[in-house]
Amino acid sequence: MKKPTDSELAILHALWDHGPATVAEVIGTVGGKKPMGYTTALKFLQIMHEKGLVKRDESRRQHVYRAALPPGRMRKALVGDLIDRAFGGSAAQMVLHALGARKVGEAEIAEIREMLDAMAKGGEE
Amino acid sequence: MKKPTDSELAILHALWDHGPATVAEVIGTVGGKKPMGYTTALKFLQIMHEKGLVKRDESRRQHVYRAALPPGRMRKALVGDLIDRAFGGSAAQMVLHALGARKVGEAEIAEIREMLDAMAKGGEE
DNA sequence: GAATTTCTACGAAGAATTTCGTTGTTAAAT
DNA sequence: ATTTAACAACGAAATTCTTCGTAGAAATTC
Repeated sequence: MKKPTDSELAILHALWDHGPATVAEVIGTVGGKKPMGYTTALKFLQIMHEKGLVKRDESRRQHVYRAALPPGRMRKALVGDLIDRAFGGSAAQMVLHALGARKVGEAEIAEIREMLDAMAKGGEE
Repeated sequence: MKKPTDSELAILHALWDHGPATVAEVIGTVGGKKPMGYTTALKFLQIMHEKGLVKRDESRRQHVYRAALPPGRMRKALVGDLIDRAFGGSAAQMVLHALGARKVGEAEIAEIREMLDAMAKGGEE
């Protein structure tokens, strides 16, 4: 699975948030300072379709695009990639840096603790 | 601060691991299937020097390169970037995915717990 | 049904990335 | 001192990424 470029990831994000979408809907959903031009967005979606990053429904004239992978799988792949490229393969190092890089609420801290508990239990054998 | 490309990050990794290094030393340290050609590595280092990603000592004929940023700062920037681009700004979501993406040892789990404890204490006010 | 609008497809231009050959210069070896 | 080896600098080719203009087809409007 080829890694999406930054622009492609922005579009995937829009598709995850919005669900299956036409070109115009993608443009409306995707963030960014300048709104993305129509043909630019279309071209990205065509390229991503070639790469297998999105699928599309051509039954209507307005093609409807959707992400080929659910966000969880793509995100895990992206995190794993960065762990290998920037953290020498250590997920723990990445986690420590992530916790320092952005604020995390109490509820989320609790959620992470639960995950750690589950891992500690399941990981022994 | 401009984000390094994948190749540039590989070279930064080599510099962090090895410390200040000549072109030949970088080639010897950097991973990858094919060993990187000499002029290729040199060109990368020159470009990275222009971008400010590395500094170099030209007092000797063999220029000695070193990473401009310590690994911690660059890594935090890269993690923050991915949090924004792929996780809608949620560090907690990235952490949960990171823990699922690679194995984490018990000692490291304990280390993460300590970090969470410290954050929970310091974060209340 | 002709004109206008709304799409997709195609192509191309500019920028960035990656790789390597060549050139010229400095240092080392004979 | 002349030759050889090591090195930085430069340029260029191949590739990918990003953006947009134009053309043609399908639908809608008048």
